[in-house]
Amino acid sequence: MEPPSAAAPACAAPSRRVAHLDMDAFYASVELLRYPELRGLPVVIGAGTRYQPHVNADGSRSFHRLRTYAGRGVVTTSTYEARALGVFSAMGMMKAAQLAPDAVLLPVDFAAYRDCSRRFKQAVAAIAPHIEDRGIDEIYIDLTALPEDSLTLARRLKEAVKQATGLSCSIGISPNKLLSKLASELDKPDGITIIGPGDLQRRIWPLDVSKVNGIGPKATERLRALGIDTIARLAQTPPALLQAQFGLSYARWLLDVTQGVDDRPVRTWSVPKSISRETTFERDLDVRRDRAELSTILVRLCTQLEGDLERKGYLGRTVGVKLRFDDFRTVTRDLTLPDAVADAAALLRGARACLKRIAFDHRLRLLGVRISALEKRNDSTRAGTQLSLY
DNA sequence: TCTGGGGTCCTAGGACCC
DNA sequence: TCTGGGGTCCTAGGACCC
Repeated sequence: MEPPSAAAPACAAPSRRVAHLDMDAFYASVELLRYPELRGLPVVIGAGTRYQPHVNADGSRSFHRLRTYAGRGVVTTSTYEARALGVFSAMGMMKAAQLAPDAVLLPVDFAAYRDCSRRFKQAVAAIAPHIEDRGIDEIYIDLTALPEDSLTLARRLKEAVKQATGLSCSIGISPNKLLSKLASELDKPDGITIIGPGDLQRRIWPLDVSKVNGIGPKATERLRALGIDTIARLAQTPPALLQAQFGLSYARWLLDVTQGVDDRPVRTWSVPKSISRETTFERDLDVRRDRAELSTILVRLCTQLEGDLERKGYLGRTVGVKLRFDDFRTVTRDLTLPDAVADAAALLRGARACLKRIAFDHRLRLLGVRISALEKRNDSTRAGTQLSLY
């Protein structure tokens, strides 16, 4: 096997212009629109509805403090003031409560965020319709076909988003998704960063490898162990070493990253591959002692999944379960059926058959049910699933 | 008191068929 | 009887992302 060679100069690939638009501290910003009195305070979002603010007799509001939280949740978002105290997304709420006990605690309100998400995407689509949805708070936009220069477009897009939602966003523009995603982070919040052909070494190479979309905690740790911390260091690493450590295809991709090469198109549509429901219990459950409770939970998950399939207009042939033991070990089992199903009873039968193949040697903290190998329902009375954009 | 929920993609091995 | 490839499907786990 040949070691990968440093990325060859693009062979006359047509030049593109791609934007990455990222809403600033999205959930937190939506909440601050609702509760302007919280502006400037550390606010943490990520609890259940029982932490709803209380409206006093005089119309003022009382908020829960992070120190009063009890449970197994994680931080969904925090304001920049809370981040300054060390509280970031995905941190356990109990740990966050130790770092910032006086921070304001708010429950997650996905309906509100989805509504705001729809509005900002619509506003962008009115200017630049070639959009790839990357979740509730970010999108890629292919600007190649538009006549205006990048800075003008970025300003128009930010203004449109502001008009539609009252919120700010950050935009990165470059020839591809890889660089634009990195660029949108460079001047956050409320920034515009345009990366041109000469900017790679100056703007991108100094960044930590962990900033790259696709280099997660594991790869970052392995790179760091090799003394590779920045993208510049990665660029200086012999390709043969990367291949020996990470395999040919990942090594090739890492080299492309260092050269700012990324040919992935901006995809305006996608078909779902799987739909799932899972839940982490408030306390760890024992398969024998808590059998009734586990059964109730399994039935509920299957019923929810049936509803999801119904709403989205799909059936699926492969039913799977996922569970997590108290030591955080995760196990999955799959079962492919002869025919696609969508009803809770069939999901439940499949899930139970999967569960029979698992050795339960620990208590459980999570149970999930998943359906994949999806097929569109052909019954035409169902509204088809549209892009989540609209 | 560590560590949510909903996804995608990749790898790798075994079964099975030609 | 032994020895092959190639291709597809299924399953399990893991990394990663928002």
